[in-house]
Amino acid sequence: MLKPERQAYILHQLDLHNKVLCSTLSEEMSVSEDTVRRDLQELSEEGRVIKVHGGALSRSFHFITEGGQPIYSLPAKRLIAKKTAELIRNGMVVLSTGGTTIHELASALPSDLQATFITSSIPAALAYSHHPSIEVIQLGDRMSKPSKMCVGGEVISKIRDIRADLCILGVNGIDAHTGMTDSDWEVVQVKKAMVEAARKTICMSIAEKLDSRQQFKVCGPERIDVMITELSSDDVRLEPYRSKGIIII
Amino acid sequence: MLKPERQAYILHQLDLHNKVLCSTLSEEMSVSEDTVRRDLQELSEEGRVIKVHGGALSRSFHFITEGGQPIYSLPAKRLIAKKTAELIRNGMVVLSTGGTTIHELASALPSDLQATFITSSIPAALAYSHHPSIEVIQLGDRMSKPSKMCVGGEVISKIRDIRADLCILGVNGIDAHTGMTDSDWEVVQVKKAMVEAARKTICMSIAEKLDSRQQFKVCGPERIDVMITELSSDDVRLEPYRSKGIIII
DNA sequence: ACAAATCATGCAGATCTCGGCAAAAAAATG
DNA sequence: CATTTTTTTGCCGAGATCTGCATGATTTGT
Repeated sequence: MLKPERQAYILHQLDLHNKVLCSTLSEEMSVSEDTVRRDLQELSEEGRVIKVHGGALSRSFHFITEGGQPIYSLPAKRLIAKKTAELIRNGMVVLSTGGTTIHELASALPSDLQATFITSSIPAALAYSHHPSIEVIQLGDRMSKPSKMCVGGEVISKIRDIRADLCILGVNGIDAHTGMTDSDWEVVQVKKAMVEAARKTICMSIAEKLDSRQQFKVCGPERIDVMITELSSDDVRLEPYRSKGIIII
Repeated sequence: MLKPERQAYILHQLDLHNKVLCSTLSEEMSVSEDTVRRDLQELSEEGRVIKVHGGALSRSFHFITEGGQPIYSLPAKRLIAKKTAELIRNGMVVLSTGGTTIHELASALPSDLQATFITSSIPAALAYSHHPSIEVIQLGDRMSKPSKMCVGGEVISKIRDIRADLCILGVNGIDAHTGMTDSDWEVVQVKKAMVEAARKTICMSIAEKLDSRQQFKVCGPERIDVMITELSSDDVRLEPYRSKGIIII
């Protein structure tokens, strides 16, 4: 295998899976790991991949987080994503919003999952698109710059035409009394429509955001079916939510 | 074996396998490797193959063409983007596809530009969204994984409802006889609709892609109004296009 | 804090490239 | 037809590149 061939292969794999390991690449291309590492090094110098210990990451994956700060509570979000991924079964239709947690969810999905993900968030669609087998549907409309998602009547009327199995929301604010809240009015409209259109609503929240409230209400606690945090499910901080009938995972 | 014979054989092999090695070619044609190398050298100078250490790769194997000389092609794309940006005026409605050149275009837009960009490509939407004042409209539908853009009837019917001022296309293949071509059928459908929906069609192409052809036709040369490359507008390679009535910038 | 995995580095052997050179072949010329 | 000129081809050697291995250093997970 020629060098540029190998590098093309690496980039291709990266497009598909968002990450590659030196060890698997070495095996797949039957060259030594040193060679793989040198290829990765080169690609990294050209700025085409992000090299990390053990392999490399896709640049487009990180590009999305570039706008904001690096994800700091990453381990927490990884854990949340892992728990959430286990709830998704083959054949499901899932509505999803954006957010960094959703990002982790996208990479935590088992690679043989066959499901349909519908989202109005551009980064979320990109994240899901790296998965080999799930189908991604982007809801299009005018794009809201700060949230990088499509908002407006078009999106909402499209959502109303959908009967989804799950609605997975990253939360902005949540408390046991008011329920889920957000700071952008237009985003809230979309989230509300999503909750209405799904049989079950799952909200993912890092502990930090518990018991905080924003200006606009998405839905009350009675509409939330499952809540997923990085905490152990019997953590005392989750008690108020459990008592409202929300399943805590 | 005569020289033109050998070169034809090389190109044929390249069509079949996407790669050739000096060593095997030398054996197959029973000439010295030096001769093969010289043939490859010549073909490479004509731009018909991509020469690499140990052999050559097909030009349609375009993973390489992008990464082969990132230092070279990036400035080229920057230049193209700059030229293109100058054509966009305040108030315009612009249809655009995706591609790395589009990416550069997004950052080359003057920051006080007020215009509407409509696209079905997810990365393009994301790129445009960094601009402070332009409005971005995402066309949503099922997402095509390899091209990272939305394709399908929904997108196409939405495009048909639009009367845009410009349609800016990144090029996959273009030649003066057939016009613009692409390798993905569904992407072609979207591009075709975009060309139909816009008053003027602009295509951006790096010189490397000139005179190459893919499987599916987007539009003939008569539908292309403006072509933008990194070459000087009087470059001889552009003559065939100019003679078809395309404005070269 | 420890063991395992991964990394950077230098080195050696193999392979590839490039330029020059000369023989052979082909083409042009008288 | 003979001779010159040009092109093509093969070969050689210096230098460059590529790859795998060995060696410590570094990082990671438990």
